[in-house]
Amino acid sequence: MSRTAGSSGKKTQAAIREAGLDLIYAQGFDAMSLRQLAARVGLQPGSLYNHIATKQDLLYDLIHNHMVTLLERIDAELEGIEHPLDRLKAFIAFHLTYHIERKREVFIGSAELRSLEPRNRKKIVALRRAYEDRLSGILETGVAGKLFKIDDVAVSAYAILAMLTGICTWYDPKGRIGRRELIDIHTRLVLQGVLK
Amino acid sequence: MSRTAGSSGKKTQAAIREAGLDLIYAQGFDAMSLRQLAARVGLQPGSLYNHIATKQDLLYDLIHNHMVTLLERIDAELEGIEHPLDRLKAFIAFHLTYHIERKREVFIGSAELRSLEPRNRKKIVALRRAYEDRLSGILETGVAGKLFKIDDVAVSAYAILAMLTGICTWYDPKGRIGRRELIDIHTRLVLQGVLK
DNA sequence: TATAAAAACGATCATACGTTCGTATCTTGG
DNA sequence: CCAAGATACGAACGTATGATCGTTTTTATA
Repeated sequence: MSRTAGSSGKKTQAAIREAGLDLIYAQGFDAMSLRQLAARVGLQPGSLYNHIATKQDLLYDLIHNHMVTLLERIDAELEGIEHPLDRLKAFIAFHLTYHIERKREVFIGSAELRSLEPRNRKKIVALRRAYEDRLSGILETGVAGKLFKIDDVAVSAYAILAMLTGICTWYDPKGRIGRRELIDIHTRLVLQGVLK
Repeated sequence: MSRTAGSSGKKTQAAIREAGLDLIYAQGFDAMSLRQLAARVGLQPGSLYNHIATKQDLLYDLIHNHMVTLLERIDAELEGIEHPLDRLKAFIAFHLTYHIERKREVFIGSAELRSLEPRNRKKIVALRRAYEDRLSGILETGVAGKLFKIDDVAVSAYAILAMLTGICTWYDPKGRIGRRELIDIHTRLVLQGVLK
């Protein structure tokens, strides 16, 4: 046998990424075998290597992709908003929305950080740091403008991020609580903790 | 060869648990091999089976132990405290302290939940639920007593827990911020978000 | 339309894994 | 002080894994 009719690199690549997200999210990176992945995509195990360099590379690609998108979108979201309070609100709303929509990516991006080789991990951590800086930047501006009262900006930024990211572990879009309501609750929680 | 001079079941068992915590925390459960674990303890791989039933059993033991201790200690901590505000403060202080001290256990207890067999996972999730209920119980009492103003107790409890637990990923006991300071910052953040 | 590149197959490799087992030695309770 | 149980060794097992390779067929370029 050999190349299958109708096979296209783009499609297969996308299918591999999609199946990879699913499997890694459900079982973890180490627990997912390339044979499982290949079966899901409808390929023989060896054929995966026409599309990925190594298993490690697939993981890095998935996470890197996610982080770059996250940064691009938050910057697009904050563009043109000046007032620190509005920027903070926009950050909260975006963060929650994105984390609901890309649950798998977010989870993998934090849970499987340690499965990355040191070199790869460093790059991802730098991107994550850049994202965190978007929030602490807003907080600092707000403090400087005497809008916010914050004991420790760095710690508060971590605390807020942890709180917002936490929804990934329990939130069900089809459940009792709507997206708008979720954002409102969290916005109020954060603002009360931060406003002067 | 055979039994080594000075070998004692209690000691080996403890060494296995300690090394297991270290390795699973650093590499993840799947990534840790029993050969690695045995080497760390100073044993041949097969000898581990004098002390553990299976690899899965070791993981369950570690997590179960952690959860039971967590519950015992929060109950001891809250004992005798009546006022909801004081109870909330006590919860925050305890949670942070415990999560600093038992960083590895806490991390494993959440990150490796999915590595547990369904039967085991169910038991752990029930214990975690019980712990969460300690917090939401306090919040509810506070709302009933018109001390707290909370949009949604369940969501807020999750949000607060996520925020407090988040320190595990970044806090360094030897760093810039002391334990007392950490507790103060978080207490203020939570209380401002919750008080009427 | 000829030709190079892309994509898939199927077999296979070396390795690492969790676990079992027979045996030998140490520790301890009666 | 001796017998029974506990503890460890070292070899081995079957299996699963990530990865490679030669080959074949399809797609796309020029």
